[in-house]
Amino acid sequence: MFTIGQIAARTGTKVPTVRYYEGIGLLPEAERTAGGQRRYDRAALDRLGFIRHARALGFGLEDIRALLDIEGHGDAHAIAERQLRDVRDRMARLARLESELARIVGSCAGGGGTGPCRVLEALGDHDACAADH
Amino acid sequence: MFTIGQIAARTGTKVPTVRYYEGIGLLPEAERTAGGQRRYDRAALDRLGFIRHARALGFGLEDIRALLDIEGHGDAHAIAERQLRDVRDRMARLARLESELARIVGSCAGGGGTGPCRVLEALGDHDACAADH
DNA sequence: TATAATCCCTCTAGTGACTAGAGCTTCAAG
DNA sequence: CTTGAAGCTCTAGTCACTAGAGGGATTATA
Ligand SMILES: [Zn+2]
Ligand SMILES: [Zn+2]
Ligand SMILES: [Zn+2]
Ligand SMILES: [Zn+2]
Repeated sequence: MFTIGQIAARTGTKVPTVRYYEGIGLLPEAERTAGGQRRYDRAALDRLGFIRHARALGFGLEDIRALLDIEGHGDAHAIAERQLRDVRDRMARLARLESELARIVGSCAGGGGTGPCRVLEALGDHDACAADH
Repeated sequence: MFTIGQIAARTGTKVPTVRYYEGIGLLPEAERTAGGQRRYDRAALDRLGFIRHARALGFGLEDIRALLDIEGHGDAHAIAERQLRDVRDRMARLARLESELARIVGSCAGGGGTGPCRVLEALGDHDACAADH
């Protein structure tokens, strides 16, 4: 049996987060000692590990709930594919952002340059942007 | 003079968002009609336009507040450079995520394949991941 | 057995950047 | 003058936690 601090440490979670997961029903209610403290078995540890790994891969808690609820096959593949599409969308949007920002920052030479800073001006001027955002 | 609906429409903002910006002090308090409705001049419209453009470029509201407060030069360049670094960091993290997700989704043939779905299993197995996350 | 250090408990509230809704008032056009 | 659109304030909800207050439990050592 593990204390909440132990499963938190083993999965790289903060203690209040573990309680939060229990509160929203992602983790089952833990057993308690006579004094009211939570104690966990290996199954709970593994479940928390799964949750944290899926979080690290960018899944939202509702997706994770769905993944954990799956008995047979069915939805897991679709959820993962959707997540992959989401990540790729975000990458594309970030790439457009990055190119505008790089242009804006590059529009003046920086603190030590000769002229005044053009950054503020460039930030206000969407007409100079190439992509939509 | 513009109504709140007009400056919202012109800047691609929702009306409650404009009121929210006023509430947190990003927009100055608008003039009011005798009946208490907000009226805006061109300066307010431009300021809102700047805010929305900076938001679209990923700046947080506190950064935007700092940008708007700048009288002379100084900080604008540094804020923009930091934002650019942030965006590049996020791109790198997303790229690592994408490669893990692509591997996981690719680990089974999909709904129509022959074997059972490996996605759920792969999601739980961080040891198979190449990058840290 | 006493005490101290470390952990754990519940509960509330705050984060960022809005968004939704209830219930009401004002404005502008016809 | 009536009507309908748009405006008003206020509260609460979103997501995934995180911080803090004020207390209780457990464990190791003396
Ligand atoms: Zn500059
Ligand atoms: Zn732009
Ligand atoms: Zn599959
Ligand atoms: Zn992993």
